[in-house]
Amino acid sequence: MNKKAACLLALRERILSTELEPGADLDELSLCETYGVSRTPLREVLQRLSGEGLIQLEENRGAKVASMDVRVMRTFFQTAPLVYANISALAAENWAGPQLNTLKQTQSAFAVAMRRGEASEAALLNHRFHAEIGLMADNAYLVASLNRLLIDHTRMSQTFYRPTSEADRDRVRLAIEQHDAMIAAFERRETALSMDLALQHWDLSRDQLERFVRPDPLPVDVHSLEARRHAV
Amino acid sequence: MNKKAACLLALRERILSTELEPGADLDELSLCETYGVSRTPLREVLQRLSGEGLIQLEENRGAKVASMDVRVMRTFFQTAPLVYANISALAAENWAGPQLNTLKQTQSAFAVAMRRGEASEAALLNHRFHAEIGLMADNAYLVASLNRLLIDHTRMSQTFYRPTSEADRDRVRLAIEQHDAMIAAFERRETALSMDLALQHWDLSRDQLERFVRPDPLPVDVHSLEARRHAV
DNA sequence: TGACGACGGCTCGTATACAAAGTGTACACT
DNA sequence: AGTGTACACTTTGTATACGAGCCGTCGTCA
Repeated sequence: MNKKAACLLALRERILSTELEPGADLDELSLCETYGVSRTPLREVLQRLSGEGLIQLEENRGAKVASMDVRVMRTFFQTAPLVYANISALAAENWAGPQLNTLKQTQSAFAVAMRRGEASEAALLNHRFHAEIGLMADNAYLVASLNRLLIDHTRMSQTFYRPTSEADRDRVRLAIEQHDAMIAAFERRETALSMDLALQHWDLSRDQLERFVRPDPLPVDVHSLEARRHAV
Repeated sequence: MNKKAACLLALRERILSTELEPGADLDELSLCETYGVSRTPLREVLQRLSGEGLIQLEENRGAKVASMDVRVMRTFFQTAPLVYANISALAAENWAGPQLNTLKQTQSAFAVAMRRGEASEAALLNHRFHAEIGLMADNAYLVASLNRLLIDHTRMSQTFYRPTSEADRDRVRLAIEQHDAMIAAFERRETALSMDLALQHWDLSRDQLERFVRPDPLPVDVHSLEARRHAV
C-alpha cells in the first residue's frame, strides 16, 4: 500500500520533471520491477495518472506519457491567465486553517532550492506552490482545469529553473518576489490584488515559456552574432 | 473488454441519473455480479470513475458516489457561468469536421426524449449535448472543469425533465430553443453571440436549479394554501 | 524480387487465489 | 452494568497464472 503510493508519487514527479519525456512509452513490467509492486496495483496507478491527465492509456497498446504538441500549447496560452487569475482570487477569499502556512513553507523550500540551483526540485516546488493555491481556492471545478494547466506548465518550464544569463536570474528573483506578494495578498484577503498579482506572475511565465516554445533564433551570420553579443 | 466498457458506461449513467444517489456506497462484489466482470477490471473502472470525479475512493473503505453537499453547490453556481460562456465561445471558434452534425443529432434526440416525457433519457442527452460542445471547444484544460460541472448539473437537474406545471413546460421549450440558437451561432462561428447564448441558457438553468435547491415552501396554514391555489 | 500469409514472441487484459485491513459481536473482567 | 479485548467475518488490496490481442519476422508462392 505504501509502495503503491510511493510509486504514484515517483511517477508523477518523473513525468513532471520530463525525466519521462512527453510521448514516451511506459512498460508495465519494468515499472513493476522498478517500484517493487506487481502489475495489478501498478495498473491502478496508471489508471489514476491517466485520470489526472499525466499519461494516456490506449487499449492493448500500453501507456504513454501525455504528449505536448503545438496544438495544445496554443490553448495553454489562451486558457492559463483566465484560470490562474480566478483561482488566485478565490484563494484569497476562501483559504482556511493552516493552508497559508503550508504555502509559506513551500515558498521557502522553493526559494532555497532555487538558490542552490536544484533545478528540477525547484520546478516541482513551484508546481506544489501553485497546486496549494488551488486547494486554497476550494473550487473543485476550476481546480480540475488548474491541475491540467500546471502539468504542462511545469513540464515546459524545466529550462526556466536552470538560468544561464544574468537576465534570466533576474526573472527568477522576480518570480520569487511575486510569490511573496501573492502570499501577502492572500493573508489580507485582497481578492482584486490577488487576481492582479496572478496575472503579473503569468506575464512573467508567459515570456519565459514563449522563449521555450520559440527560442532565440540561431545567428544567421557572423555579423548578427556579433550584434547579439553586444545587445545582451 | 466490451463488458468492461459497458460497465463503465452503465455506471456513469446510473450515477448521472441519480439512480445511484450521491454518497451511496458501492460494493465491488455485487457490481461484479451485475456486470459480469471480475474484480480486477471492475476496480479499474472504479479508478476511472474516480478520475472523472463521479465517485470517491477511500483506502480500504471502498467507493462512494460523489457527494453533493451545500458547500460544493455554492461553488457550482459561482463557477458555471464562467466556464460555460468560455467553452461556448471556443466551440464557435474551433469546431471542426462532423462535430456540428453530431451536436444537431444529439439535440434532435434530446427534443424527442423531452416530448415523450422520457425524463432520465432527456437529462443524459442534455448532458451529452453540453459535453459535445466541450469537445468542439477543443480545450483540454477548460473541458476538465466543464465535465466536473456537468456531472453535478445533470444530477441536480433531474427534476427539471419531469415538468409538472405549464410554466415548467414553457421553460423546457425555451431550453430547447436556446440549444437551437446555440447550434446556429456555432454554425456561423459567431463567438460573441455564442457566449451570450450560453449565459442566457445558464440563467434559465440557474432559476431551475435554485428551485431544486430551495423548493417552494410548504403552505404554512390552510389560508395560505387557498391563496396559493388561486395564484397558480 | 515483391507481396502476402503464417507463425512466434511479447505485451496487455482478466480471473482467481491468497493476504491484510477493518468491523462487529460476544464474552469476560472490572 | 459498562468497558475493553479478542476472535470471527466481511471487504479490500496484491500476487500470479492464464488467455487474448498486437507486431515483427520469416518463409513461400506468384
